[in-house]
Amino acid sequence: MAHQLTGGACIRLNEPIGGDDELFNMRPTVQFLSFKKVVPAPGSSATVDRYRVIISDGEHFLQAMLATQLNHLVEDEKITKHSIATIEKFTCNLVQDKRLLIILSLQIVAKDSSKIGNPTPIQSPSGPNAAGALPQKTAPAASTSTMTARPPPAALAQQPPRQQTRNGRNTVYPIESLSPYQNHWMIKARVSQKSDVKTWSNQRGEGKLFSVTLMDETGEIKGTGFNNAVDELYDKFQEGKVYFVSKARVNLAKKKFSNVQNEYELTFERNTEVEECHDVTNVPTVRYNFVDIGKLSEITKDSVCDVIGVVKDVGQLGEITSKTTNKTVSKRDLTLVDRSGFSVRLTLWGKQAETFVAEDQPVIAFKGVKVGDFGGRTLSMFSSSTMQVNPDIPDAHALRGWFDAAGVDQNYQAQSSSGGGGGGSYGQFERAEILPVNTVKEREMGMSDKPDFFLCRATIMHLKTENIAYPACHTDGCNKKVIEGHDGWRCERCDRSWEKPQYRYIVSLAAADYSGQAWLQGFNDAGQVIFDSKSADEVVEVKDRDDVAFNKIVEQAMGKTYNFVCRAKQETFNDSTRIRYSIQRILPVSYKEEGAYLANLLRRSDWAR
DNA sequence: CCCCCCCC
Repeated sequence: MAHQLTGGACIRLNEPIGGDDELFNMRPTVQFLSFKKVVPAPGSSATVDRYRVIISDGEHFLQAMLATQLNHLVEDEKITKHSIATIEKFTCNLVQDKRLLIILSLQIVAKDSSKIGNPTPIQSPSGPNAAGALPQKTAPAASTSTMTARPPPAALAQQPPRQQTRNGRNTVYPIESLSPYQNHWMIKARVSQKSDVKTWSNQRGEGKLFSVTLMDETGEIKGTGFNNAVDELYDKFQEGKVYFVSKARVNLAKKKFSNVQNEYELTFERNTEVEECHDVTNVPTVRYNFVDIGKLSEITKDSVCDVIGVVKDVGQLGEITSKTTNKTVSKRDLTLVDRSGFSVRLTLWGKQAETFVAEDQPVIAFKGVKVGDFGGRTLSMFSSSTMQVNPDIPDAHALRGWFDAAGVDQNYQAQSSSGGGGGGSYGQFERAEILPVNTVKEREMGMSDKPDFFLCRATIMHLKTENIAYPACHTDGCNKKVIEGHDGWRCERCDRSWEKPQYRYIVSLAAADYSGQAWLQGFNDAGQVIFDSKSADEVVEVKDRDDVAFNKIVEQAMGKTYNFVCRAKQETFNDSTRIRYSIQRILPVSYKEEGAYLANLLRRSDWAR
């Protein structure tokens, strides 16, 4: 029944932010066309699900969000597809240049109905930029009001700015309300993180920069200063202190390069004002959303999370050379434990690695660390991650008490390698989760541009015997294939020839477990294990000389079960792309270690219940 | 205007 719906409601609701008060006073009756649950990204500061809905006025439809206090209406099926309701209160936010309607309260008119009319999408996109594209009568003065100092409706409805003043005039805006379409704002925020000054030099020029993460009750935002702004502001900003910040430019955040939870970011400019604020009420210190170390396996690789743990071990300072930039970087691995009975390796980089002082097993809270999946789960600091040693927070005190009383003598199940080369023959993969072969495939490991590592336990079902080895250079670590020529076997890389090649294994084997089978590629180390410590030279010699003896060697390799540490990576040759599983390590199953591992699992605190 | 976040 079309007359139940408020005609033209969607067009009006889609008007630019800053529209007249009349707009916010309207109580349109609309029909819900769909509901979609939006689950917060792992590591995001959001912790509750939200519902994205599509509403219709019978002529047009429009996307909106339900405020979380209305979630129960969907979950209890008080509103369903085609329900009709009157929106009693709403607000809107700007998200990436788009306007997002948020329904704050509604009155259900009819729970069950059928679809009314044949609504179409609203045509012109309506960021404030697009205001001119809207019919004049629907957007009176809207484009100018967005440029005034007036807080946006979102801030009015959800976060009324406290009428705190500075110099008797400025209103404090919540970080949440900042957008590029607004000039005269001022935020009051704590610096939760300040970077070092970095310099760059590329085709476009060179310069220096620094960045901070600013935080208030409503959210966080990254701010960056270049060149002059470094001189002006770098020393002024102190980690942990609170500042009024205004007149910085607001840009769309390039999310790819930042893990700060905000669609926008700030650039500090010549006239940017920064003034320390000594009234720090209502400006939170670092907000943590800790994940148990034992739950890290549930967190997606490459996401960002907060972790608190006792530093059980501090690794040596090491150095790596980045494959992409060729630069050397210092690193140091810490082993963290918590009450979940698990441990995890966390890597510090650069200055943080160098200056880390190995105190007496402190509790450290980490914010915004990256989750990796090398041999299970690992953690790694970003430049924007922060750590607090022995923070004065309840979680830390509880951990300290537990660890000193009980945790210190406990065994931990590793989410990842310990970094310092662990004891058993499983080495650093000692306690990584053993994945069924099918799970490796189902998880599409190796499908991204970066390799994935996994551990599986499988039995050799088949071995390709045609090319079991290749003639290689003798030079230690060269391993390059050599070609027979007039002066012997020549290595292009080493620019020298050998009288005889040194054969190295390249084994292609099918390994199976209860779940399925996969073809794995192994190199010399794997071949030596599979062929009972025989060198490739020996086996090639037998193969050339005595078929029966060679078949016997192959026979004895079959049906044996190993733990395979594998690397999955997509490779393309001849226009076809497939995932290659290469064996990084092959380990005979140690029943003694397996027994100890299982006993340890049983001792885990959360299994004892 | 940076933008790398690394290695086994």
